[in-house]
Amino acid sequence: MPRRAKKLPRSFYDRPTGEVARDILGKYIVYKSPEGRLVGRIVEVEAYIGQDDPACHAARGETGRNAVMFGPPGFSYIYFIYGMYFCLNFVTEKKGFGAAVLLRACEPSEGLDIMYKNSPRIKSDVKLLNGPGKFCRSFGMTRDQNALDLTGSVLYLEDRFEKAPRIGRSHRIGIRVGRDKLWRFFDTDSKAVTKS
DNA sequence: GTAGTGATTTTCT
DNA sequence: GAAAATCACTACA
Repeated sequence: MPRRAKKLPRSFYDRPTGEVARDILGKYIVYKSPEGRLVGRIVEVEAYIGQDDPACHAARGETGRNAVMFGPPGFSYIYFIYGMYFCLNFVTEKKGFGAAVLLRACEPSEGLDIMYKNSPRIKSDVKLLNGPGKFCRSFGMTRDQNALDLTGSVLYLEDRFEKAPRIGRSHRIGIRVGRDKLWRFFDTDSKAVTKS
């Protein structure tokens, strides 16, 4: 069996957040859920970087919610938003610096039956994971998956050594401050990228 | 096909 | 008490 996939090490996350966000595109997220193995190819992310970024949850210092962002790199940060949805982030940069990459969209790869079960109203593959709230719902992720070690065996990212995607960038979505920053990155050839 | 709006609760001020 | 890193439904073209 040739080398087909490698789990990304902690050093991948221990870099400037903008670089991590760009390099994450085209990688695969693997989650061994209680229901079974779920895999998606990452096609859209956003960077939230430290105290100088007004849109970042870490902008106003450490709180109970965002404590994981200030911890060491390579951990999951999941928060609850709009009374109904969860969003998954990957913590970046060294301990004490509050930054993370928000996962916005993926193309489903494995475990489609479980995703459809978690999102009963979705009718096509591409719509299962095209949005941060939809991704967490289809993957069955909640607060319980917060602060998981991404170098462990439950949740991690995988490099399958595919050709790097064409990368586009734009302002971030859904925020009211910090829209001047072009910190949203996406695969320009993917149909699963969110609109607008 | 697009545009407008309600749902629902945690979190911090 | 207000806002929030969203989504899906409804109305209309």
